[in-house]
Amino acid sequence: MNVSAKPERTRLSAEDWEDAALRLIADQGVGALAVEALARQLGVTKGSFYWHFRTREALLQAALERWEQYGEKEVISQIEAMPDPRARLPELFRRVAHELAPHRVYAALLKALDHPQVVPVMARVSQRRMEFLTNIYREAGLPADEALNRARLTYAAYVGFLQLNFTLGLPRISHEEFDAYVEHMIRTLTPA
Amino acid sequence: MNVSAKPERTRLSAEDWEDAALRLIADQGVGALAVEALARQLGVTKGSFYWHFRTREALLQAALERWEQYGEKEVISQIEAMPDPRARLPELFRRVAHELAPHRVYAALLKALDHPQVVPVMARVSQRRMEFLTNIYREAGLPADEALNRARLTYAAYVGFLQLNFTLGLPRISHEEFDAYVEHMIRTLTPA
DNA sequence: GCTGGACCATACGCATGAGTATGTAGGCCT
DNA sequence: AGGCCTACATACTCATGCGTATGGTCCAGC
Repeated sequence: MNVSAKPERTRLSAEDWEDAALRLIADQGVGALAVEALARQLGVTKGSFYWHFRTREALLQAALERWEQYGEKEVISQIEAMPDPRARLPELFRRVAHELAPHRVYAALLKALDHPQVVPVMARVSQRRMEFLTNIYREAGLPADEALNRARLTYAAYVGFLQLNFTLGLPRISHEEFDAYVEHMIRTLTPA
Repeated sequence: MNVSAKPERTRLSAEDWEDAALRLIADQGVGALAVEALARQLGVTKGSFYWHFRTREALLQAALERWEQYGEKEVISQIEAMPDPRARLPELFRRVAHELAPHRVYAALLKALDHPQVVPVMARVSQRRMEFLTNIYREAGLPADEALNRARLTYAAYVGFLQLNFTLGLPRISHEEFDAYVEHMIRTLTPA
Protein backbone atom coordinates (compact mmCIF):
# COMPACT_ATOMS: atom_id res chain seq x y z
CA MET A 1 0.00 0.00 0.00
CA ASN A 2 1.02 3.52 -0.59
CA VAL A 3 1.11 5.35 2.70
CA SER A 4 2.18 8.72 1.35
CA ALA A 5 0.60 11.61 3.25
CA LYS A 6 -1.28 13.41 0.55
CA PRO A 7 -2.32 12.00 -2.79
CA GLU A 8 -2.11 15.44 -4.44
CA ARG A 9 1.44 15.36 -5.70
CA THR A 10 1.25 18.14 -8.23
CA ARG A 11 3.93 20.79 -8.33
CA LEU A 12 3.47 23.81 -6.13
CA SER A 13 3.53 27.51 -6.92
CA ALA A 14 4.37 30.48 -4.70
CA GLU A 15 0.66 31.20 -4.38
CA ASP A 16 0.06 27.71 -3.03
CA TRP A 17 2.57 28.42 -0.28
CA GLU A 18 0.96 31.77 0.49
CA ASP A 19 -2.49 30.23 0.73
CA ALA A 20 -1.22 27.47 2.97
CA ALA A 21 0.50 30.07 5.12
CA LEU A 22 -2.73 32.03 5.50
CA ARG A 23 -4.61 28.89 6.47
CA LEU A 24 -1.98 28.03 9.04
CA ILE A 25 -2.04 31.57 10.39
CA ALA A 26 -5.81 31.47 10.61
CA ASP A 27 -5.93 28.49 12.89
CA GLN A 28 -2.60 28.48 14.67
CA GLY A 29 -1.39 32.06 14.60
CA VAL A 30 1.58 33.78 13.02
CA GLY A 31 3.96 32.30 15.54
CA ALA A 32 3.23 28.82 14.20
CA LEU A 33 4.37 29.80 10.72
CA ALA A 34 7.46 27.62 10.37
CA VAL A 35 8.78 26.56 7.00
CA GLU A 36 9.38 22.92 7.85
CA ALA A 37 5.95 22.56 9.38
CA LEU A 38 4.37 24.14 6.34
CA ALA A 39 6.40 21.90 4.06
CA ARG A 40 5.25 18.79 5.93
CA GLN A 41 1.68 19.98 5.66
CA LEU A 42 2.11 20.37 1.89
CA GLY A 43 3.81 17.03 1.56
CA VAL A 44 7.21 18.41 0.52
CA THR A 45 10.42 19.56 2.22
CA LYS A 46 12.24 22.83 2.83
CA GLY A 47 14.07 22.42 -0.43
CA SER A 48 10.90 23.37 -2.22
CA PHE A 49 10.21 26.36 -0.04
CA TYR A 50 13.56 28.01 -0.59
CA TRP A 51 13.12 27.78 -4.29
CA HIS A 52 9.95 29.90 -4.13
CA PHE A 53 10.95 32.29 -1.36
CA ARG A 54 14.19 33.82 -0.28
CA THR A 55 13.27 33.67 3.40
CA ARG A 56 10.50 32.96 5.86
CA GLU A 57 10.01 36.69 6.25
CA ALA A 58 9.37 36.98 2.53
CA LEU A 59 6.65 34.36 2.71
CA LEU A 60 4.93 36.17 5.57
CA GLN A 61 5.12 39.42 3.64
CA ALA A 62 3.71 37.87 0.49
CA ALA A 63 0.93 36.12 2.38
CA LEU A 64 -0.04 39.32 4.17
CA GLU A 65 -0.13 41.32 0.96
CA ARG A 66 -2.17 38.62 -0.70
CA TRP A 67 -4.64 38.71 2.18
CA GLU A 68 -4.76 42.49 2.11
CA GLN A 69 -5.50 42.62 -1.57
CA TYR A 70 -8.27 40.21 -1.91
CA GLY A 71 -9.89 41.62 1.02
CA GLU A 72 -13.38 42.70 1.77
CA LYS A 73 -14.10 44.41 -1.51
CA GLU A 74 -17.22 42.43 -2.33
CA VAL A 75 -18.84 43.22 1.01
CA ILE A 76 -18.09 46.91 0.71
CA SER A 77 -19.42 47.20 -2.82
CA GLN A 78 -22.57 45.25 -1.99
CA ILE A 79 -23.32 47.45 0.99
CA GLU A 80 -22.67 50.61 -0.98
CA ALA A 81 -25.06 49.42 -3.65
CA MET A 82 -27.98 49.49 -1.26
CA PRO A 83 -30.31 52.38 -2.08
CA ASP A 84 -31.46 53.31 1.44
CA PRO A 85 -28.52 54.65 3.48
CA ARG A 86 -30.27 53.94 6.79
CA ALA A 87 -30.64 50.28 5.90
CA ARG A 88 -26.94 49.83 5.28
CA LEU A 89 -25.76 49.76 8.88
CA PRO A 90 -28.06 46.98 10.14
CA GLU A 91 -27.30 44.96 7.04
CA LEU A 92 -23.57 45.40 7.50
CA PHE A 93 -23.73 44.42 11.15
CA ARG A 94 -25.77 41.30 10.53
CA ARG A 95 -23.61 40.29 7.63
CA VAL A 96 -20.33 40.64 9.48
CA ALA A 97 -21.81 38.86 12.47
CA HIS A 98 -22.85 35.81 10.52
CA GLU A 99 -19.83 35.36 8.28
CA LEU A 100 -17.24 34.70 10.89
CA ALA A 101 -14.91 32.66 8.73
CA PRO A 102 -13.38 35.56 6.76
CA HIS A 103 -12.50 37.25 10.04
CA ARG A 104 -10.33 34.45 11.33
CA VAL A 105 -7.20 35.76 9.67
CA TYR A 106 -7.88 39.25 10.97
CA ALA A 107 -8.35 37.85 14.47
CA ALA A 108 -5.12 35.90 14.20
CA LEU A 109 -3.23 38.97 13.02
CA LEU A 110 -4.63 40.90 15.95
CA LYS A 111 -2.67 38.55 18.22
CA ALA A 112 0.46 39.10 16.16
CA LEU A 113 0.78 42.85 16.47
CA ASP A 114 4.19 42.42 18.06
CA HIS A 115 5.57 41.27 14.71
CA PRO A 116 6.70 44.41 12.89
CA GLN A 117 5.60 43.03 9.54
CA VAL A 118 1.92 42.75 10.35
CA VAL A 119 1.52 46.18 11.93
CA PRO A 120 1.48 48.27 8.73
CA VAL A 121 -0.82 45.81 6.99
CA MET A 122 -3.29 45.83 9.85
CA ALA A 123 -3.04 49.59 10.09
CA ARG A 124 -3.95 50.00 6.43
CA VAL A 125 -6.79 47.51 6.50
CA SER A 126 -8.27 48.88 9.72
CA GLN A 127 -7.94 52.43 8.49
CA ARG A 128 -9.77 51.68 5.26
CA ARG A 129 -12.55 49.89 7.07
CA MET A 130 -13.00 52.72 9.51
CA GLU A 131 -13.20 55.24 6.72
CA PHE A 132 -15.81 53.10 5.08
CA LEU A 133 -17.78 52.97 8.32
CA THR A 134 -17.45 56.72 8.78
CA ASN A 135 -18.96 57.31 5.37
CA ILE A 136 -21.90 55.06 6.10
CA TYR A 137 -22.59 56.88 9.33
CA ARG A 138 -22.47 60.22 7.54
CA GLU A 139 -24.84 58.98 4.88
CA ALA A 140 -27.10 57.79 7.66
CA GLY A 141 -27.40 61.35 8.87
CA LEU A 142 -24.67 61.90 11.44
CA PRO A 143 -22.57 65.09 11.32
CA ALA A 144 -18.94 64.60 10.38
CA ASP A 145 -17.32 64.49 13.81
CA GLU A 146 -20.07 62.33 15.26
CA ALA A 147 -19.77 59.94 12.36
CA LEU A 148 -16.04 59.62 12.88
CA ASN A 149 -16.34 58.91 16.57
CA ARG A 150 -19.19 56.51 16.05
CA ALA A 151 -17.14 54.64 13.48
CA ARG A 152 -14.23 54.44 15.92
CA LEU A 153 -16.53 53.08 18.58
CA THR A 154 -18.15 50.57 16.26
CA TYR A 155 -14.90 49.28 14.89
CA ALA A 156 -13.38 49.03 18.34
CA ALA A 157 -16.38 46.96 19.38
CA TYR A 158 -15.81 44.71 16.39
CA VAL A 159 -12.14 44.22 17.16
CA GLY A 160 -12.82 43.63 20.83
CA PHE A 161 -15.50 41.12 20.04
CA LEU A 162 -13.13 39.12 17.89
CA GLN A 163 -10.61 39.01 20.72
CA LEU A 164 -13.08 38.12 23.44
CA ASN A 165 -14.88 35.42 21.51
CA PHE A 166 -12.71 33.90 18.83
CA THR A 167 -9.47 34.07 20.65
CA LEU A 168 -10.47 34.03 24.27
CA GLY A 169 -13.67 32.05 23.77
CA LEU A 170 -15.00 34.07 26.59
CA PRO A 171 -18.76 34.26 26.96
CA ARG A 172 -19.47 30.83 25.46
CA ILE A 173 -22.49 32.48 24.04
CA SER A 174 -25.39 30.56 22.49
CA HIS A 175 -26.70 31.19 19.02
CA GLU A 176 -29.86 32.96 20.15
CA GLU A 177 -27.96 35.00 22.68
CA PHE A 178 -25.55 36.05 19.97
CA ASP A 179 -28.37 37.19 17.70
CA ALA A 180 -29.84 39.17 20.57
CA TYR A 181 -26.44 40.76 21.12
CA VAL A 182 -26.18 41.78 17.48
CA GLU A 183 -29.64 43.34 17.55
CA HIS A 184 -28.79 45.17 20.74
CA MET A 185 -25.66 46.48 19.09
CA ILE A 186 -27.65 47.68 16.10
CA ARG A 187 -30.11 49.49 18.35
CA THR A 188 -27.49 51.31 20.38
CA LEU A 189 -24.97 52.11 17.65
CA THR A 190 -27.30 52.98 14.78
CA PRO A 191 -28.63 56.55 14.67
CA ALA A 192 -32.36 56.69 15.34
CA MET B 1 33.57 55.80 34.54
CA ASN B 2 31.40 52.95 35.65
CA VAL B 3 29.19 51.92 32.78
CA SER B 4 27.40 49.06 34.55
CA ALA B 5 23.70 48.95 33.75
CA LYS B 6 22.15 49.26 37.18
CA PRO B 7 23.87 50.33 40.37
CA GLU B 8 21.37 48.47 42.58
CA ARG B 9 23.31 45.32 43.40
CA THR B 10 21.20 44.05 46.25
CA ARG B 11 20.06 40.44 46.33
CA LEU B 12 16.89 39.64 44.45
CA SER B 13 13.70 37.88 45.48
CA ALA B 14 11.18 35.95 43.40
CA GLU B 15 8.86 38.97 43.53
CA ASP B 16 11.58 41.15 42.02
CA TRP B 17 11.75 38.77 39.07
CA GLU B 18 7.98 38.75 38.69
CA ASP B 19 7.81 42.54 38.70
CA ALA B 20 10.60 42.79 36.18
CA ALA B 21 8.82 40.22 34.04
CA LEU B 22 5.61 42.26 34.11
CA ARG B 23 7.46 45.40 33.15
CA LEU B 24 9.13 43.61 30.27
CA ILE B 25 5.81 42.15 29.17
CA ALA B 26 4.20 45.58 29.33
CA ASP B 27 6.58 47.16 26.89
CA GLN B 28 7.88 44.33 24.77
CA GLY B 29 5.24 41.62 24.95
CA VAL B 30 5.17 38.11 26.33
CA GLY B 31 7.28 36.83 23.47
CA ALA B 32 10.20 38.93 24.65
CA LEU B 33 10.19 37.28 28.06
CA ALA B 34 13.51 35.44 27.94
CA VAL B 35 15.39 34.53 31.07
CA GLU B 36 18.80 35.69 29.92
CA ALA B 37 17.44 39.01 28.74
CA LEU B 38 15.66 39.52 32.03
CA ALA B 39 18.79 38.58 33.92
CA ARG B 40 20.86 41.12 31.99
CA GLN B 41 18.25 43.74 32.72
CA LEU B 42 18.47 42.94 36.42
CA GLY B 43 22.24 42.92 36.36
CA VAL B 44 22.63 39.20 37.13
CA THR B 45 22.85 35.93 35.19
CA LYS B 46 20.69 32.89 34.62
CA GLY B 47 22.21 31.22 37.63
CA SER B 48 20.17 33.53 39.79
CA PHE B 49 16.97 32.92 37.89
CA TYR B 50 17.03 29.16 38.16
CA TRP B 51 17.45 29.39 41.85
CA HIS B 52 14.16 31.29 42.22
CA PHE B 53 12.15 29.49 39.52
CA ARG B 54 12.10 25.98 38.21
CA THR B 55 11.45 27.11 34.64
CA ARG B 56 10.59 30.06 32.45
CA GLU B 57 7.02 28.84 32.35
CA ALA B 58 6.86 29.03 36.13
CA LEU B 59 7.96 32.67 36.06
CA LEU B 60 5.29 33.56 33.51
CA GLN B 61 2.68 31.80 35.61
CA ALA B 62 3.76 33.56 38.79
CA ALA B 63 3.90 36.95 37.09
CA LEU B 64 0.44 36.49 35.62
CA GLU B 65 -1.05 35.46 38.93
CA ARG B 66 0.62 38.38 40.62
CA TRP B 67 -0.85 40.73 38.03
CA GLU B 68 -4.26 39.15 38.36
CA GLN B 69 -4.32 39.52 42.09
CA TYR B 70 -3.30 43.04 42.58
CA GLY B 71 -5.65 44.04 39.94
CA GLU B 72 -8.21 46.75 39.60
CA LYS B 73 -9.75 46.39 43.04
CA GLU B 74 -9.30 50.01 44.04
CA VAL B 75 -11.04 51.34 40.93
CA ILE B 76 -13.97 48.99 41.38
CA SER B 77 -14.47 49.83 45.03
CA GLN B 78 -14.22 53.56 44.40
CA ILE B 79 -16.79 53.41 41.66
CA GLU B 80 -19.14 51.29 43.73
CA ALA B 81 -18.86 53.80 46.55
CA MET B 82 -20.47 56.50 44.46
CA PRO B 83 -24.00 57.27 45.69
CA ASP B 84 -25.69 58.05 42.38
CA PRO B 85 -25.78 54.95 40.14
CA ARG B 86 -26.26 57.03 37.00
CA ALA B 87 -23.09 58.96 37.68
CA ARG B 88 -20.97 55.82 37.91
CA LEU B 89 -20.74 55.03 34.22
CA PRO B 90 -19.42 58.39 33.02
CA GLU B 91 -16.97 58.45 35.89
CA LEU B 92 -15.75 54.94 35.10
CA PHE B 93 -15.31 55.76 31.43
CA ARG B 94 -13.38 58.94 32.06
CA ARG B 95 -11.24 57.30 34.67
CA VAL B 96 -10.28 54.35 32.52
CA ALA B 97 -9.65 56.65 29.58
CA HIS B 98 -7.18 58.82 31.43
CA GLU B 99 -5.23 56.19 33.32
CA LEU B 100 -3.75 54.35 30.42
CA ALA B 101 -0.67 53.07 32.21
CA PRO B 102 -2.36 50.26 34.17
CA HIS B 103 -3.82 48.92 30.95
CA ARG B 104 -0.51 48.32 29.27
CA VAL B 105 -0.13 44.82 30.69
CA TYR B 106 -3.66 43.96 29.68
CA ALA B 107 -2.98 45.22 26.17
CA ALA B 108 0.21 43.20 25.98
CA LEU B 109 -1.57 40.06 27.14
CA LEU B 110 -4.21 40.63 24.49
CA LYS B 111 -1.49 40.08 21.91
CA ALA B 112 -0.38 36.92 23.67
CA LEU B 113 -3.59 34.96 23.55
CA ASP B 114 -1.87 32.22 21.60
CA HIS B 115 0.10 31.30 24.71
CA PRO B 116 -2.00 28.75 26.59
CA GLN B 117 -0.92 30.13 29.94
CA VAL B 118 -2.38 33.59 29.50
CA VAL B 119 -5.78 32.52 28.20
CA PRO B 120 -7.33 31.41 31.50
CA VAL B 121 -5.98 34.46 33.31
CA MET B 122 -7.37 36.83 30.73
CA ALA B 123 -10.65 34.92 30.71
CA ARG B 124 -11.04 35.31 34.46
CA VAL B 125 -10.07 38.98 34.51
CA SER B 126 -12.28 39.88 31.57
CA GLN B 127 -15.19 37.90 32.98
CA ARG B 128 -14.98 39.68 36.33
CA ARG B 129 -14.80 43.09 34.70
CA MET B 130 -17.77 42.37 32.49
CA GLU B 131 -19.83 41.23 35.45
CA PHE B 132 -18.91 44.44 37.21
CA LEU B 133 -19.99 46.43 34.18
CA THR B 134 -23.23 44.49 33.92
CA ASN B 135 -24.08 45.35 37.50
CA ILE B 136 -23.46 49.01 36.92
CA TYR B 137 -25.72 49.01 33.89
CA ARG B 138 -28.46 47.30 35.88
CA GLU B 139 -28.13 49.81 38.67
CA ALA B 140 -28.34 52.53 36.07
CA GLY B 141 -31.78 51.28 35.13
CA LEU B 142 -31.33 48.74 32.33
CA PRO B 143 -33.21 45.43 32.43
CA ALA B 144 -31.06 42.36 32.98
CA ASP B 145 -30.59 41.17 29.40
CA GLU B 146 -30.05 44.69 28.10
CA ALA B 147 -27.49 45.32 30.81
CA LEU B 148 -25.58 42.17 29.90
CA ASN B 149 -25.48 42.98 26.20
CA ARG B 150 -24.54 46.58 26.86
CA ALA B 151 -21.72 45.42 29.10
CA ARG B 152 -20.49 43.09 26.39
CA LEU B 153 -20.57 45.90 23.88
CA THR B 154 -18.82 48.34 26.18
CA TYR B 155 -16.10 45.93 27.15
CA ALA B 156 -15.54 44.91 23.56
CA ALA B 157 -15.14 48.59 22.69
CA TYR B 158 -12.58 48.90 25.46
CA VAL B 159 -10.60 45.91 24.29
CA GLY B 160 -10.74 47.01 20.69
CA PHE B 161 -9.63 50.49 21.58
CA LEU B 162 -6.57 49.12 23.35
CA GLN B 163 -5.65 47.12 20.28
CA LEU B 164 -6.23 49.88 17.77
CA ASN B 165 -4.43 52.59 19.68
CA PHE B 166 -1.84 51.18 22.03
CA THR B 167 -0.73 48.33 19.92
CA LEU B 168 -1.51 49.45 16.43
CA GLY B 169 -1.12 53.16 17.13
CA LEU B 170 -3.80 53.64 14.57
CA PRO B 171 -5.66 56.93 14.59
CA ARG B 172 -2.76 59.02 15.91
CA ILE B 173 -5.43 60.87 17.77
CA SER B 174 -4.86 64.21 19.48
CA HIS B 175 -5.66 64.88 23.11
CA GLU B 176 -8.75 66.98 22.41
CA GLU B 177 -9.97 64.51 19.84
CA PHE B 178 -9.56 61.74 22.35
CA ASP B 179 -11.61 63.58 24.95
CA ALA B 180 -14.31 64.17 22.38
CA TYR B 181 -14.28 60.46 21.58
CA VAL B 182 -14.70 59.55 25.23
CA GLU B 183 -17.63 61.91 25.61
CA HIS B 184 -19.20 60.53 22.48
CA MET B 185 -18.81 57.04 23.88
CA ILE B 186 -20.47 58.09 27.12
CA ARG B 187 -23.40 59.60 25.26
CA THR B 188 -24.06 56.59 23.08
CA LEU B 189 -23.38 53.81 25.59
CA THR B 190 -24.90 55.32 28.71
CA PRO B 191 -28.66 54.90 29.19
CA ALA B 192 -30.49 58.19 28.88
C1' DG C 1 35.73 31.86 63.50
C1' DC C 2 33.14 28.17 61.48
C1' DT C 3 29.48 26.43 59.03
C1' DG C 4 25.35 26.01 56.37
C1' DG C 5 22.25 27.85 53.35
C1' DA C 6 20.73 31.66 50.29
C1' DC C 7 22.13 33.79 46.14
C1' DC C 8 24.72 34.01 42.10
C1' DA C 9 28.57 33.01 38.18
C1' DT C 10 30.44 30.05 34.63
C1' DA C 11 30.34 26.65 31.45
C1' DC C 12 28.22 23.41 29.56
C1' DG C 13 24.35 20.16 26.97
C1' DC C 14 20.66 20.00 23.89
C1' DA C 15 16.55 20.98 21.03
C1' DT C 16 14.53 23.86 17.58
C1' DG C 17 14.23 26.26 13.51
C1' DA C 18 16.28 29.26 9.81
C1' DG C 19 19.17 29.17 5.98
C1' DT C 20 22.72 26.87 2.58
C1' DA C 21 24.92 23.59 -0.62
C1' DT C 22 24.39 20.39 -3.74
C1' DG C 23 22.36 16.59 -6.09
C1' DT C 24 18.36 14.86 -8.89
C1' DA C 25 13.79 13.56 -11.36
C1' DG C 26 10.60 14.94 -14.85
C1' DG C 27 8.52 17.77 -18.36
C1' DC C 28 9.22 20.86 -22.46
C1' DC C 29 11.38 22.65 -26.38
C1' DT C 30 13.93 22.00 -30.39
C1' DA D 1 17.29 12.33 -28.55
C1' DG D 2 19.57 15.55 -26.08
C1' DG D 3 19.62 19.56 -23.11
C1' DC D 4 17.74 22.54 -19.75
C1' DC D 5 15.00 24.58 -16.48
C1' DT D 6 11.68 24.00 -12.79
C1' DA D 7 10.56 21.87 -8.56
C1' DC D 8 12.08 19.24 -5.06
C1' DA D 9 15.18 16.02 -1.74
C1' DT D 10 19.02 15.45 1.39
C1' DA D 11 22.27 16.75 4.39
C1' DC D 12 24.64 19.81 6.39
C1' DT D 13 25.74 24.67 9.26
C1' DC D 14 24.63 28.03 12.58
C1' DA D 15 22.25 30.92 15.93
C1' DT D 16 19.17 31.16 19.76
C1' DG D 17 17.35 30.12 24.01
C1' DC D 18 16.07 26.75 27.67
C1' DG D 19 17.78 24.08 31.20
C1' DT D 20 21.69 21.79 34.14
C1' DA D 21 25.90 21.05 36.70
C1' DT D 22 28.96 22.73 39.59
C1' DG D 23 31.51 25.87 42.03
C1' DG D 24 32.01 30.42 44.38
C1' DT D 25 30.69 34.27 47.78
C1' DC D 26 28.35 36.52 51.49
C1' DC D 27 25.88 36.59 55.74
C1' DA D 28 23.36 34.65 59.97
C1' DG D 29 23.67 32.20 63.97
C1' DC D 30 25.60 29.03 67.11
